[in-house]
Amino acid sequence: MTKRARKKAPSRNPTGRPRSLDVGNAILEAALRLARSEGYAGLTIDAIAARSGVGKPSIYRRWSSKAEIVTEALTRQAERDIPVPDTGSLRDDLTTALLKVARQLRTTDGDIVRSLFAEAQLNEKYRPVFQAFIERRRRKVRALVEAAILKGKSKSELDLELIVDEIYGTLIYRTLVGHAAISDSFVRLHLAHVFRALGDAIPAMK
Amino acid sequence: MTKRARKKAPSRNPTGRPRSLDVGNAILEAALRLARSEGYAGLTIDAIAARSGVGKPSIYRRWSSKAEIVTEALTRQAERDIPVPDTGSLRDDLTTALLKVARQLRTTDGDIVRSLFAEAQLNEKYRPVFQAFIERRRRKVRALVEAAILKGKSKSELDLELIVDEIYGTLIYRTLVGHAAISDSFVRLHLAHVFRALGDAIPAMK
Amino acid sequence: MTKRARKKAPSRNPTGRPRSLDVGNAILEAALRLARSEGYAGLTIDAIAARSGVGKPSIYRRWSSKAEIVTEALTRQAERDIPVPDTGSLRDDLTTALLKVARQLRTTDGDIVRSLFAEAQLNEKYRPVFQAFIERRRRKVRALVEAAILKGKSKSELDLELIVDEIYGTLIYRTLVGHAAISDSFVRLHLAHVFRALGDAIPAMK
Amino acid sequence: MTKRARKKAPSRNPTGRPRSLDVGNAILEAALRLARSEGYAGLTIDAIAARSGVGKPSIYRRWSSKAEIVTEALTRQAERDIPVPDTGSLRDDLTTALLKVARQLRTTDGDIVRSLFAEAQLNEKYRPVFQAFIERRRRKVRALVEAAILKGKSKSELDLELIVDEIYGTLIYRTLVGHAAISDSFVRLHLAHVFRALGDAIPAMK
DNA sequence: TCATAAACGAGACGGTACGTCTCGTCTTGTG
DNA sequence: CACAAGACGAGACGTACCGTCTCGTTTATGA
Repeated sequence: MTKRARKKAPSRNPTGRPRSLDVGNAILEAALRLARSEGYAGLTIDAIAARSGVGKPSIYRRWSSKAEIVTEALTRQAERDIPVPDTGSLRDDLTTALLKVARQLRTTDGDIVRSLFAEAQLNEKYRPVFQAFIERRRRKVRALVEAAILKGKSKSELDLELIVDEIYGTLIYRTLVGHAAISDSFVRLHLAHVFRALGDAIPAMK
Repeated sequence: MTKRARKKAPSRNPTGRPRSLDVGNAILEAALRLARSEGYAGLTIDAIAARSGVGKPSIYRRWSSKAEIVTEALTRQAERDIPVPDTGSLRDDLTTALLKVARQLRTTDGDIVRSLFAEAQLNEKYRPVFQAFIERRRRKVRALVEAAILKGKSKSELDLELIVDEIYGTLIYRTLVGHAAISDSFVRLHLAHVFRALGDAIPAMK
Repeated sequence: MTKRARKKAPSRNPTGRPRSLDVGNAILEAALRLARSEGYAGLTIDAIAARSGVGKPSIYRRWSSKAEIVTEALTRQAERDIPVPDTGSLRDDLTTALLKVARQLRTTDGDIVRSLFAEAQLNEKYRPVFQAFIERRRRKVRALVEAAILKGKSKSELDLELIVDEIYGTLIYRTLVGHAAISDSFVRLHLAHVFRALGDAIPAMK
Repeated sequence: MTKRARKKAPSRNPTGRPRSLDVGNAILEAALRLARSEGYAGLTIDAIAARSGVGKPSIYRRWSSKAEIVTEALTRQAERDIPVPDTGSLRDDLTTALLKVARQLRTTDGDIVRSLFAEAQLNEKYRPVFQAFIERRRRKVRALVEAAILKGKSKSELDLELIVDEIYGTLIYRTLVGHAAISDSFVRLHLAHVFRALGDAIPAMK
């Protein structure tokens, strides 16, 4: 995700000893383990280095901050997850997907994601990495909505990005403010609103 | 907002020199000025002390963190703002209010608010202060929606908090991720979705 | 010796909390103890901080490098030494003084002094501090020689600095190169040469 | 910078690729050049490798530290110097030789020699290499003094090593402390003292 | 009225993490 | 199998802030 964070030249013809995959994996594993046990705020580069048995320069050779490390660790893990099945029903698929998101937000990893949102506000350099991380998740939802729209009629009236913002935004906002729980019923009710707002344009939603 | 951050006893019999109001004001002013010029992330307690000509203990006597200081500074400023007039039309009032929010989010103060969202994730102790800060803003929107619902019929069907989350969440989410601008048209389109979703329950919305 | 190493202003009217003498003493003591046990090369600022129970900034507030710390520690200790008695005989006094120097050079502290000579070559900033440290020792020998000369006749012919260089230089050179021991007989033989070279000018030498 | 001629025919000895002489020379040249331009303290093995176009392992295969590299570079250069002619007069020859030493100490190479004295104090492993480097220089002076003594009578009374220490020590000591310049007149005055001290034993000195 | 107790500006304090640097070794691919 | 390139583990460096603690001084009561 963030390879060669501080290389002077792109060097498409690399010479010298190549970076060890094991080192990178050890860093990612240690970072995620520590983030879960100590909390993201309590995570330090020094601790990652100590836990993974790696020198700090080997970490900084690959990533610029703990935020980037954790982001890549979460991304890799997400790749190993079983994807949400496509049943053809937007209503069902979207509900399944968003309930899964809500469930994750309630776990320790949810706290980590909250912290990544935080880092993205404080660390200008990290922002694009974070946006890529978020975009990866938006893509899935966007694809679902897009497929449903293609079956409908008045697609031109819909702002896909806005819809994705609405679907995700409500969950994330409540998570970040923390004034109420992200319960399954909350998710379902929210999706009911979304469906009602888009109902006219998307027949496959019934 | 957060007076007497670390007093052991309420001390109903205060002797000795009372706290100077000027000191508190000088701190708030310096903090806000610095947050705007250097960015919230670059703001430090040391800098606030130096800029305001105040000793650090005088700061910690009043607040626990820079987040709390900035929060109070923003709150005081918001109190000086002219409130949104209540025209009786939810559609108009809500649009006016949310456009104003969007406009603020686009300014430097919007960056500061983003940072406060960040702090609330990283600093457990600050969270309740932040929630009070947010609640203050939610209250206005909630009041508008509530008033409209009272004129309608099926109020029991509606989850007021969810609606407020939906209205605010979409804006905040897009602001925090930063993948697209918080334009006025974005706000209007979003509100159109909200109105459509609630249209049946709220007659005043037509 | 090297107070306020990195102050922005001299500030002859100091306000704020004054520096604790205990802290400085603890640093000096820990540094000297560690230099003796681990060797100067193995000495680190981190270790001094840990051993003395002091934060690193408190060290850097006072000194710029471990060389300066050790120099002051040695200087303070030298001040506690019983001075060489002035018997009036240059020959006796100088022999007593130089034998004492030789004896010190053979101890662990001699190794430390060697290392300070090293630092003075590598660290430009430390050089003046080191020169003051050396000057302090030269002063004693210079005073002895000067007193003897005053009793003699042709004082104008003598270069005092040269003589001190010759007296000290031979010992230090042999110490630094390490090709032979700094034995008492070596010192006496060397002084015999010095006396012979100066014999005509200094009658009190007999 | 790659001056590695491939003209060498592979030896019939099948024990792999022989070390290239050019590599060693390139290292020595780069080290000396860098030591002169950046100062010895600023010299690093990495920089030598980069400048000479050589891999670090190729450096460590030949030398153990930058001190050893620089020592060999200076030694090789000294071999190319024209030797001091032997006129038969100790006084003249010694003066010529020592003035030459003083002159070198005043140059950039003098700074490097100072740094080698430093390394010898800090790096135990380097010490014998340094002593050999110094012995090489002492040998010349010792030979001069020894030859003069052979012409005299009471040779048994003289400690040759002490005399060499005295001759060199005064210069080196003043160089290392840096409290005064190593001027020609300083050297001549110093030698005058040496000659006076030894005058009785060495007739050729008159 | 004046003693007193807290607040005040200044800045030192113990901590902690940072990101960089250099070391000497190890691991590639190339010739 | 020596070479150039450069990644590696290790660990010290000097800095930046943190939140607390002294200092000596100022100031508004309440005894």
